[in-house]
Amino acid sequence: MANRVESSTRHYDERLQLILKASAKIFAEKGFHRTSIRDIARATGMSLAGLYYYVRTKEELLFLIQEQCFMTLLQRWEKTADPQEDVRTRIRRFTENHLGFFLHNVYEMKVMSHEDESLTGEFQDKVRLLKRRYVKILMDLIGELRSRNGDKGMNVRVVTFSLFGMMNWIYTWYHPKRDLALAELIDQMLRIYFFGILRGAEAQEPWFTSTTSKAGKETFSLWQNLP
Amino acid sequence: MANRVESSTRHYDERLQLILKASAKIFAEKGFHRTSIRDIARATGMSLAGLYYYVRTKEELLFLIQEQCFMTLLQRWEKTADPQEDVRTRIRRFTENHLGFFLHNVYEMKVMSHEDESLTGEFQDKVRLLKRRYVKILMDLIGELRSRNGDKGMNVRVVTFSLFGMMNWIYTWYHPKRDLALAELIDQMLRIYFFGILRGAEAQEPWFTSTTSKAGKETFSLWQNLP
Amino acid sequence: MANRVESSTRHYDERLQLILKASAKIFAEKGFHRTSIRDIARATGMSLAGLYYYVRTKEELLFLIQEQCFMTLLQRWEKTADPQEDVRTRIRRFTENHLGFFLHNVYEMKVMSHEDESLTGEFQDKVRLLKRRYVKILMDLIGELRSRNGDKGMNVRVVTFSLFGMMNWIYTWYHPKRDLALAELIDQMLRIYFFGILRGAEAQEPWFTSTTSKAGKETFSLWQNLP
Amino acid sequence: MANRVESSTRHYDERLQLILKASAKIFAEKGFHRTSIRDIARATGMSLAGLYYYVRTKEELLFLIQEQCFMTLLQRWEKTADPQEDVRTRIRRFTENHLGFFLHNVYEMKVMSHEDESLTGEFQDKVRLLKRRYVKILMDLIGELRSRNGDKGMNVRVVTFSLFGMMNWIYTWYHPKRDLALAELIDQMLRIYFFGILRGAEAQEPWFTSTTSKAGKETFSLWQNLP
DNA sequence: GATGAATGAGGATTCATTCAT
DNA sequence: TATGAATGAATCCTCATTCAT
Repeated sequence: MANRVESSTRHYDERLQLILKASAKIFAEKGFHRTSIRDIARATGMSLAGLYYYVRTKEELLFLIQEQCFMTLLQRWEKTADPQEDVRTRIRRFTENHLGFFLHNVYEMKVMSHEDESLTGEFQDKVRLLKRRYVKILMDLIGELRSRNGDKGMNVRVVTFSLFGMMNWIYTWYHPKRDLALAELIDQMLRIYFFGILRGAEAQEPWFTSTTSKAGKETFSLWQNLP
Repeated sequence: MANRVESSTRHYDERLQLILKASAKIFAEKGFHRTSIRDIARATGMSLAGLYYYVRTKEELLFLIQEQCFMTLLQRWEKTADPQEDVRTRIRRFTENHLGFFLHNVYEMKVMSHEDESLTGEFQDKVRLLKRRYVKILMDLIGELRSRNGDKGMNVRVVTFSLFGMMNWIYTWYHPKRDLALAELIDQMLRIYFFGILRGAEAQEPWFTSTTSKAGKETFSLWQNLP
Repeated sequence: MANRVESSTRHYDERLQLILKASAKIFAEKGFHRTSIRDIARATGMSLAGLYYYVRTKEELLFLIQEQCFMTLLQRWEKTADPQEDVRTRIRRFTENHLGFFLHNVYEMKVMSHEDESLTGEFQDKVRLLKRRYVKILMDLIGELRSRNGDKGMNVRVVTFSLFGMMNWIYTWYHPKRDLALAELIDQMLRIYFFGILRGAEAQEPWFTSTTSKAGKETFSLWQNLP
Repeated sequence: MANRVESSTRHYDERLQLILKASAKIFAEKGFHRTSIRDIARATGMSLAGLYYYVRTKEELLFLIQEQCFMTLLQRWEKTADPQEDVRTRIRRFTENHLGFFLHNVYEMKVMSHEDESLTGEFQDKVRLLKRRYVKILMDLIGELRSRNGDKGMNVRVVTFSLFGMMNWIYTWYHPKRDLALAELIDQMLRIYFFGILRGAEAQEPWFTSTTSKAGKETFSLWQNLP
């Protein structure tokens, strides 16, 4: 009996995950409002009405995608984060986490970056909460860095969102075949962010590059088997 | 007669500009696909059918907004750009141009950043061309900087789009009342971009700050009277 | 100009009245929930979308029908009512008004009697208000009659709604060809209501029958040209 | 074995009765067409598909309710009716039977009165037959009364359906807490029906009131344990 | 220049019902 | 007996667009 319920639930969950994956892809390609439930039905091979067994509205589809992404990002971060480490290293870890996830889940990246305002009501509220939690992590790191440096000249919000901007904009221009591989992309972005374009190229501090090649690569590979 | 036609044309143009302004606002607030022509009619005080005297389709509305923005950005750039100046200064000028325009035309900024993919067919082609021209300006500047520095370590596309990312992401988080004023915002962003967050605070090179207060402020004010 | 607006408005109003008439008929025949907007479109010869130029929702259609009926009933009553008259005569007038309207507008009668609970929200509230006003008229007459008779034995609500029940139930059984004509129907119903079935037949008081033949007939004919 | 089948059958019947009770309640509250099978599933705690073990279609649900009600009304009438009694007394008995059942089964009352036309095809035919049989009982009593009185002035259909109207309309206005108790309600309605509102209050004929308090109360209590 | 009236196409959602288990 | 999963058909409604005036 327990077995039956369990397998039944598993079937339900698996189907739902497939639907979410397919939806993310189409949302990414056509935009949330332009994709019709029919598009999703077609892509999943289900009937229109069949979808409604798994989801109450089209909006819920988007919600689930966004929620799941934020949850994953947050969980992975909590596993990765090591308070013992240097602030700079922790910022780098955060970046690796963020970009690692996104570049392994490009459709979701686009949906997260682009359909931020497509949710309404309670769905919106819930996602906003998660997002705020997530943003706060980086903002706190920045704050810590700033106070440690005794530097009052830089505005925390500007510094924080500049990094998010660099990262989240990627979906608009990045082509895997044309552009740098993930590890290098992260490396260069962080170089710019930490040292600027004028001096970034010279930056050869040991802590900076070594991370990427060791722990970093491990971190990335985590993403490969995500839902 | 000619007179009459002329004033008639002027009236036509003025009306169209008003329509575009109103449209940009609503597109920014609700997104292109979610705003109906009815919304625009309501906002402009015109009748539904009346709008179609000025514009053939809803898409044309978006097209005109984007085209006009790019044209303005390009024109202003051409007026501002001085090949005699240092590459770094020219990059700064470009940034000032871009952000100056956008922060004086917030709705358009959002529409440009967010509704990039909402056009189709010929409209899309035309805007893409303009966009490519515009992006190429910065990319060329970056290329020049890189070759001048003899620096082969940094990928031009990454460097270019990192700046665009920082700038174009602003529409997602910037609140005039809460955040830095325009001049400071530009200053800090460029500081990060040029020197990085680790050393940006120390950057006090004369060329860097003085620009903002002199030529910079003039440049910004240009935007104030834009369509 | 004024002319144009006026005739334009007239066109709109005429169309709307036609739509309401057609809707009432179909609502009466199939019930509100079973009739689709398509049915109404077909019946009016308009397109589906065309209907929405006149009405925002299917529910508004029902609302307008009910509102209009109550408004008419109330207005006619106010014109007819003469406070100088005997209470009994006024009750008779009320009955004539009610049945006269309904038997000249059978579809509306059914819709009023049967789709009373099909409205929701504000529509419901508004109609309820009208209905309460309307019911109160009869209830007050009954109250007056009772106190004049010094009769405390009869419950006002029972007495009032017994008459409404008799009248509003007509839509379930009345067939013009098979049953009594309007004037006689009213006559017999009032006879039962006033004197009961045991003695109603004997009731030949002058005020009772004469009314019907004189003022009564005039009252009825009023309904013949209603919307 | 027989035992098992029997208990199985009993179980089946009990379940079905529960389903019908629940359905009647929801049909009464939301109307037949607005209630979905899902609503009924929810109310009964069964699964959607589970219901279909007991009933072939939603319409059958309504059919069974109406059929059962008419069957009960007819059976109870046959047990109650005493041809020896006065016609008037028999009419009173009929009324007591009708209202007694309805006021002890309010949801069914509403469904019977309101969803009369919601059935189609064979279901409709069957219920119509029962209904005709039922109506004929009262109509025959009225005919008998009329011929006994030598009264040709009153139309039998009008007289019959006036009583049904008074009774069946109750569901639209009756609130147990606000209005008269069952026995009094019946008493007053019959008073109106027999003697009219003008003289009904004076009617104190012994047969009239005494019935209610004796046999009447017994009759009512019969309904208390109905399905 | 401007608009009232109208429409075809398409969109999200609901629902009664089925069927393998 | 009972249910999880699925579906075809239908429903209300919106929208961009048109056209006679």
